[in-house]
Amino acid sequence: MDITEELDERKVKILNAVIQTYLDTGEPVGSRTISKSSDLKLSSATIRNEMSDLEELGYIIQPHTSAGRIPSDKGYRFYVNHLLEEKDAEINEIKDLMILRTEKMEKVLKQVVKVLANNTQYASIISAPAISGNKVKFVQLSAVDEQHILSVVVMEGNLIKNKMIEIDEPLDAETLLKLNMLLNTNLNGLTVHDINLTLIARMKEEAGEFEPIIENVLNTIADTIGEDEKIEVYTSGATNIFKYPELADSEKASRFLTTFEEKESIIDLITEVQSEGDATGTGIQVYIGEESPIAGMRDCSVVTATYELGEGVKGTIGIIGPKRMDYKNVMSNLKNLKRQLDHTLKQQE
Amino acid sequence: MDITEELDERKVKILNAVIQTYLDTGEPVGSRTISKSSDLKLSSATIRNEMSDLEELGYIIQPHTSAGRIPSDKGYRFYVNHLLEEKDAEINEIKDLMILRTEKMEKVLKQVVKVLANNTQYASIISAPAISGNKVKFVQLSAVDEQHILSVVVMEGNLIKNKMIEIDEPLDAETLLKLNMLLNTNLNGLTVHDINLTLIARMKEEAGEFEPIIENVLNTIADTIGEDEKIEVYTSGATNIFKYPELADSEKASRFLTTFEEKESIIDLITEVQSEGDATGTGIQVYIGEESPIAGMRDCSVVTATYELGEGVKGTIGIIGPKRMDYKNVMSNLKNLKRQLDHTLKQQE
DNA sequence: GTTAGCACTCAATAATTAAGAGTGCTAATA
DNA sequence: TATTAGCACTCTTAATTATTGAGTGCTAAC
Repeated sequence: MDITEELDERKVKILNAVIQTYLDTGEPVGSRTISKSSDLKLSSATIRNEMSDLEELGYIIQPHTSAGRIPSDKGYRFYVNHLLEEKDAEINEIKDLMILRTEKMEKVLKQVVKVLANNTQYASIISAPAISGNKVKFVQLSAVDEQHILSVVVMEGNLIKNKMIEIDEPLDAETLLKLNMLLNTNLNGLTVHDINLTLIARMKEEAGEFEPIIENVLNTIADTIGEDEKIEVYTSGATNIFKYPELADSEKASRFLTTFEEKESIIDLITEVQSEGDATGTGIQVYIGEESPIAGMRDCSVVTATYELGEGVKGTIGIIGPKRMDYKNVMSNLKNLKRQLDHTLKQQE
Repeated sequence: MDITEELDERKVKILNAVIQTYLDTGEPVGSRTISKSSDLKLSSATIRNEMSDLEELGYIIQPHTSAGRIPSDKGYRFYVNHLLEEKDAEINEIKDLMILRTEKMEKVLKQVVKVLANNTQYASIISAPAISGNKVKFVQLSAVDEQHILSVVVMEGNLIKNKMIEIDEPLDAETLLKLNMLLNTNLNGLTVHDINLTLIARMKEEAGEFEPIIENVLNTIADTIGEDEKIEVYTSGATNIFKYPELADSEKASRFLTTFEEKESIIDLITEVQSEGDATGTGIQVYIGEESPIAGMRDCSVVTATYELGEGVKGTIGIIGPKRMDYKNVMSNLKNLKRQLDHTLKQQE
């Protein structure tokens, strides 16, 4: 698949011209168009011969006998790997990402994904950072009223979790203080996975008569943190596909949008992405057509970037669009966003 | 618009038959169909005459000269107001709505709206309860580390809000305690609107050298609570419109889905709904076609219910579907859901 | 190796036709 | 007087048939 291997310079130029033109117009491109538009001084007949070769090599396809050519998945792949020059896009800034309060975080992610969809005009997705490896920083129980105490857990990165716990009879201030100390001494610096049975047993023992409360709190902590194991995904701009005629007929649109609404398969994609490397060496992954792991999106291309807010705290951001998407713009957008998200944590530590 | 006014019994029967049939098939219905299917023993010619009258009266419409009739908005309206019999649908239960923690709340709402979309097979929306009139129940500041204190505000109905506040220099435990007392004594039982300048001035004075912190906390509270002034809306099942051919061509679908994705106009709808009464006397509002306040949804009908979790804490739940929707099923579903949501708070108090 | 020229192919569009559902009207009927 | 049968007419939908034109592949000349 190397440039020099099977394509001479002229073929590469022609292939590039075909793809570029197709990205613009969305119509199959013919030999005459290339002959006129490109800087190669060649007649359409010559181009035709070359295009015939390129088709034989699998880079372009003829949708039917007497039509121009469109890029094949292989063609796009070549384009992405070899022909794409980076472009440094201006992109709307993201502010205030500093504090990882879940609620806040969610708003920020919604905002980011909206900006991305807006910038690229493609359907966009972002997954919330998975925090399973994250450490407990601070725990506090407070008496709210006679039947309720509130547990607040702050994780590394200032992610905050609350839970209301029902109790049978009121706790006095002293007991509460004791419990708080007990919790903080034992849990501080631990991840959810570290909270094992031995520890729980020991804490229960120390708690004495308040054992049920400790148990409740620990469950609560495990629960609330565990909740985030299932990845949250936010999306925006799904309806942009109507802007691309090749995807806009109602059958395809229906399939696409339904897949998009059911977020499960997107989560699959996201997790797959996170575990894979990237071929381009830019921190960006590109799936073209059939390469995509999601069945409902075989007519599309998917471009994703994985951002990392800290050890084990990873999320993915990506866009889904027609194969003839503006890869250049998309990739620089994602790169930028990735940089910003990556940078965010540094600022905070 | 009363039954006896302009429609005799037979006309009503025929109108009913037309609408019922149209709801089933989605095709214009002709005189012969009615003649055969209904229990009236009349020939198609007679039916034709009656239908001609019904058209003149505005209850049904002929899409073109030689087609059957379809219900007009007025026809649907008549159907909804007079012909619809209630049906008590079984509906999946909703559990665990007890605690209004924002995060939790959100998950519950997402769940509810999904269930609704699933039950009805129409696009569904639900708005989170607006809490602006809600009272402060409990405030707590905790030192998390040297640069951060965490403010936790619990509102009536156990809605919890957190905010991390940055500070320049550490606070000792005693000061924190003092501040906590100050905050709780002054704010307890107040709504956001009650926190006025006079009160703020007095609290600042009492706070002495810690005035900046109090200010920060108060702003925080106002901010965090104020955030909810803009109504959150959750949606599900938007892609169901592809199930209804009359809405599924890509232009209409695009318009609809785009409106649906931009939640702004839905919020308009929701707020409008909350301020209006309902004509049916069932706590359910029905907008048919042009009656809808949303331009992008003039081809649809909208059915909504307002639920109330307590004084001033209101939300709206609704579905959007084709005009020929199964009003009976939708309305009973909404009614049920409304009851469950209404009931929820009682359980909690 | 490149190019001009030409016959051929095939999708897309438009035009034509055919079928059928449904109406409105009239005249006959109970 | 209300109902019905019958028939001509309308208009959509689907199917069929040109028409067009972009684009190719091939051949022969440069």
